[in-house]
Amino acid sequence: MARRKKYKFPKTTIERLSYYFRALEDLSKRGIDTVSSEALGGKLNIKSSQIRKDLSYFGDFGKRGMGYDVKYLLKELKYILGLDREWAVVIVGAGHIGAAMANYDSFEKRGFNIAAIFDNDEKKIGKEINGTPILPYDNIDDFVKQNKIEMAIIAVPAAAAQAVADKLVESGVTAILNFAPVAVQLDENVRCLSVDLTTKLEALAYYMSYSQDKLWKIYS
Amino acid sequence: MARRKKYKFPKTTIERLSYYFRALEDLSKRGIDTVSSEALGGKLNIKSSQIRKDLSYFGDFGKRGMGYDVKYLLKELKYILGLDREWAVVIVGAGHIGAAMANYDSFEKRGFNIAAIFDNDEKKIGKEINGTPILPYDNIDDFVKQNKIEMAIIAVPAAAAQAVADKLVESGVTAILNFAPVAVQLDENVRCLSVDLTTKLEALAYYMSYSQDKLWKIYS
DNA sequence: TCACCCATGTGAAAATTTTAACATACGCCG
DNA sequence: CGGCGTATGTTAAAATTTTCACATGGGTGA
Repeated sequence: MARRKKYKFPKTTIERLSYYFRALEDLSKRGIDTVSSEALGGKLNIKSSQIRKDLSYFGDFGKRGMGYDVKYLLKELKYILGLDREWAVVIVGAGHIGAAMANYDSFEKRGFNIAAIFDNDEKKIGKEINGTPILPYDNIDDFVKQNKIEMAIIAVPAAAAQAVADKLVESGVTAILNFAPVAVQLDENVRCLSVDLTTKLEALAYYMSYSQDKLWKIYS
Repeated sequence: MARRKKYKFPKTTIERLSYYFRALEDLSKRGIDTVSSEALGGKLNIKSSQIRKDLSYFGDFGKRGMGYDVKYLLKELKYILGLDREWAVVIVGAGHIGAAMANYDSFEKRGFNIAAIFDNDEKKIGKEINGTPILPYDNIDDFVKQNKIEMAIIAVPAAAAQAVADKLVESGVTAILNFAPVAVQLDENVRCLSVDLTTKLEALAYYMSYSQDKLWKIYS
């Protein structure tokens, strides 16, 4: 088990660590060696004390008076986030969202290898998206087992999502990123996160309707 | 200003209202007239007391001993979320994510009308995606002004996102949904939410690496 | 070597959010 | 028409998360 000082910390810390990671990558790319929590926070609209506390849950990564060594912190965050290894992923659904995910090259860069895309549309099967083959949905069980796939991205219509999720879990998948706009019910040892695209627009619509409410936690 | 009982409530309430809205739509479609907070919570993995509290910030929508009238609550939520009107939206970037957004029919259903897609790739300009024209990026300023566009979806590479956001805001856009993996700096009266696709996979990777940590707030 | 500057790491306080518990009100049924 | 079962709306407590404030320790330069 990786480095960890405390056994309890906010759920939101993990999400922020991802943001720190990306901001640090950017700094590194620009040849910046050292950064203070103040400077990093300015870049991300996050308070410096928040950053220091988040990092403090996992270790002492900074040098007092100096700040954080960008490359070193990147290495540590990579380790903490589980990005120091490769993850085998499948996409279910070769529609527009599935295709967009297959074309999203940042995934590969982070160690998420899209092994295959599954669909049951005869016209799509046999083709490729961004070099990844589209295979028949009926073969998904064997494929997941044989290739020891751990993660799946669900990009099918809402009505099909639960059945797809069940099948994936039965085959051995233990983490799911769900784009279908529906609440999937799963065993609690399966990790599932949803990305809901309309929800975000709805939140914007709300905040525009009530202009006195300030938008929060933007990180963006 | 729409109905509101209290002037302060959790930021997360708005997001949950969207989930309630969608679950209620599903119930309505299936001919169910009435639902209790307990039943709705079971569908969404949210505690019934949370639902009652969320709704209580905005009004008294239920009947004691009976639960909530599905159609009535839908109508109220629609109003609260600002979905009782049409929103004019543009997409910037006709890449895979932009295209997926343009093809995402749920947007139209919710009143988000995609008026145009902007790109500066000559090969794409003049074409259509799902009936929406792709226009030259250079025309975006005039278009936004003439069509009174209020919302924009940014689906361009990270390096271009800030400049695009600035231009949009200058033209009059006041709400942005940002898919570029970068923190955009904006005036505080502009609403901006980000959807970060790698962040979600990274969170999954983290939770798979530390199997003792349960995943939270799934709603899915 | 020592004094000074600076930014971290942290403990405690403040703020926010969730959960529990229950009094209240509605409708049904006898 | 009155009692009973039920599920709301709300108040208070618990839990969580953020922010503040500052003691601590590393580096630098005289």
